[in-house]
Amino acid sequence: MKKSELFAAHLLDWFDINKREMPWRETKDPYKIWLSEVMLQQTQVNTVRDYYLRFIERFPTIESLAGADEDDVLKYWEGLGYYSRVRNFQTAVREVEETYGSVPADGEKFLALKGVGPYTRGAVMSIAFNLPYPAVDGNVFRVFSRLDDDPTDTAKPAARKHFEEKVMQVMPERAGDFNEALMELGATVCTPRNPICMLCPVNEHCEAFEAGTVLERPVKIKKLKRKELRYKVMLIVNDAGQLLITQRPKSGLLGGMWQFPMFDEDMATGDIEEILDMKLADDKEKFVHVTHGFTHLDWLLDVYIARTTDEASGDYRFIALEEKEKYTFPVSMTKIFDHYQAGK
DNA sequence: CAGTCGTGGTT
DNA sequence: TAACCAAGACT
Repeated sequence: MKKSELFAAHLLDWFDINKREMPWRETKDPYKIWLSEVMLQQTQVNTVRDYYLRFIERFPTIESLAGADEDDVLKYWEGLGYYSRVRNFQTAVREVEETYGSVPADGEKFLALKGVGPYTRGAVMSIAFNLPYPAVDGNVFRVFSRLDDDPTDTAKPAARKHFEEKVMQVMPERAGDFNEALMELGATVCTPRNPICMLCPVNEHCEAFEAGTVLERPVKIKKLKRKELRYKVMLIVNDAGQLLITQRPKSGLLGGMWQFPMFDEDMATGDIEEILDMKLADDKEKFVHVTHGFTHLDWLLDVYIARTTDEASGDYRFIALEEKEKYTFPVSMTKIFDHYQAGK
């Protein structure tokens, strides 16, 4: 027996014994299976159960749903969320009734229907007709990224195709049961936070289990919203025409680089004078607004020009424009230099 | 490709 | 507790 066959056999043996009771598993009616798969999109089994039973009692057949009033149908979806699902489903069911008469046992035709994507095609085609299509959902991402200790970023759309190919490499004769078994394993054993590896029927096939990287899989790089941070930047000029700068802390963002004094956008001039230990004039004049984006945040800098006759003290020092090459400045400060020199 | 679409449960 | 996640698809 090949390795891939052994994996599928172990998983199916486990599924035959441990699969949970679900109303839609009591039928092979393609319409009912289809409905359950649409309801299960981004929605947990326990939430779906009651909705499924109510819906299927009210609209038990393709004909009954196709002929139903849209608002009446929507009422049976109320509270489930993602309401375009049910509108698309009824649209698709009507097309099935008119065009095919019944759910087509054809992956391409089925995929073309409204609201049917790669997952729903795979699930319905394999469960209702035992056609060998992959049904890759969040569970399957997780299970296979662990099985192969695969670092693929599952947040990217391209990852789906990658894992569909992996599924097809081990797809056995019982396509529908296999797809369900993968999802069932992911939902009950190979869970995100607290996987029960010791009870996993395929842990002997799992590279992440062997490597101890189970909790590091799947890799999902979060698209973090860039936060906006607003600062008041003081461009302080002394009698010699020099500019006041200071050095950032050695660690952290732009560690050790030099910059013009930066303060919270709300800080009063009096407080700034106290921190710098110098008297400022002309500080009301806003010089320029500069923005600079980092990977994870955006700086919004309001630059003010001020003059002083005092000496620099503490961590601050005055430098002439010609001296700026001796210091390292981040691009945001270079932008300010450029504005200053252009305005002179 | 990145945003958007709902709601409920978990850590 | 503020993310994170859940049997995704559409624009």
